[in-house]
Amino acid sequence: MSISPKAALLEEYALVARALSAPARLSILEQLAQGERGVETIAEKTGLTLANCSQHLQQLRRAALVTSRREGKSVIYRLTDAKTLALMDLLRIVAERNLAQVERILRGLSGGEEAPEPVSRADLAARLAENSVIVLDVRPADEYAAGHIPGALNATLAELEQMLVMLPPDAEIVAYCRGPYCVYAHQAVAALRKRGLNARRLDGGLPEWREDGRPTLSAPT
Amino acid sequence: MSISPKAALLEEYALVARALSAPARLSILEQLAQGERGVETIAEKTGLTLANCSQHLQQLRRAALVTSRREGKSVIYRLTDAKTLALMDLLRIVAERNLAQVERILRGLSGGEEAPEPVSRADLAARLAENSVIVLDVRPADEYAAGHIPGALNATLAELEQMLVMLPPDAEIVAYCRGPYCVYAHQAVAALRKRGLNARRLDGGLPEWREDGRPTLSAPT
DNA sequence: AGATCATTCAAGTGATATCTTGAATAATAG
DNA sequence: CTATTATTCAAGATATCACTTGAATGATCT
Repeated sequence: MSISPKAALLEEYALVARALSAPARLSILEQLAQGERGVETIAEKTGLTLANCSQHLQQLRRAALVTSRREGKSVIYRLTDAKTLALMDLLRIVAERNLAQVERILRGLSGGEEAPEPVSRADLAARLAENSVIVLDVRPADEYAAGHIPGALNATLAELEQMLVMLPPDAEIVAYCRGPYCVYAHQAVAALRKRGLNARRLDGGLPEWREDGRPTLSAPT
Repeated sequence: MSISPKAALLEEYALVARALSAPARLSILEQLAQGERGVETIAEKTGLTLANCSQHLQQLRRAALVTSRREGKSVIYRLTDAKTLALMDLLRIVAERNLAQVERILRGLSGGEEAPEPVSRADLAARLAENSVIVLDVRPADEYAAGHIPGALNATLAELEQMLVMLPPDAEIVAYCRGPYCVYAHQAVAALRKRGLNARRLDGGLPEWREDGRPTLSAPT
């Protein structure tokens, strides 16, 4: 009851960090970075059971990283603001710059090959304007439908094989997915490069693209 | 053994967040933000036992938030880079903006009064140049000795009482301490304003001042 | 080499966290 | 009002974490 104000403050800051300290919750946040979602959708996408997912969401809410609103029977969650995204991003940057383990995993994703530098979002926007690049959205079809970079083709990793024949062999390809936490684009680029195609990853994913204020397109349902 | 690369990545990111999720470790990081320190010093300043402190430091090192080097018999720890500081700062900003509990604690520190806006570091630098402000360093004497803003007076909260009489009653006073995690400056400003003095807090503390590339002075021992 | 000092390791305990299961609550539809 | 659907709550099992204590390591000094 009578802890010092200083300790109380640190406890609150730690609460926010603790909310980010479980892989399951980071996975949820990555989903929410795509856009607001209902509990069941999040549970499906992350592979968590419903009750478990709900409990994680409440921890995130307690830490003020997400907010929720009721909409009919459903409760819709979303990231509180861009600061949440910034926090996730910084977490990733620190991990990638300094943890050898992360580098090993990322290298494994590219099949041991050295992965090329990602394309910046400004670059991609410029290249899109002059139509000199093929953009590949490597996310599940429903997420593509909910919003994607205008002009992007959609293909999951499994579908990539069939897609290969449609791609001009000398085309420059830029792949993106959910964002920096997502490995789809890494894997797609590795698969394409293995086939000799000139593929690179976009820096960031759709949430970052949107955060930049760049246009997205949602497919007609 | 055969978890997906995606899960492995999230686990690594979560490791970094977990390192920030204990108040004791945030306290250690705040100390290290002042400058590099040996284990025993950190343990004393944070009130942790030596063994416990050592274990926390190792967790921070595993998360790559701090690094260490040997110097004779001692092991000196320090923040890996400015990213660690940025992460702590963002954590605090999210907590302060969105957690009602934090606001309540901070309000309690200012004795219920509305605290004035902090002074920006650029402002303080300008005011220092024209000598129109009194700067108060509200940290323990040893930390003041290790480096402080040139021209700053040093007084702990307990010593403030005696200092009061020396301060011209119409002077503008700017107080700072270890940084945003530290409550000394909050408390000092509250105490001074209660006496009718024109006191404000510096935005950030010495680590942020230094991070800006501004000069500091260490007292002759 | 032996003594000393700073730090780390190892084992044990109590508290917390995650996940599961099954029941309880809220809002809507019939 | 009752049934239905979406979400949350509550209780329990297992694992992990924070802290303590006492011993072990590593680098210096005599």
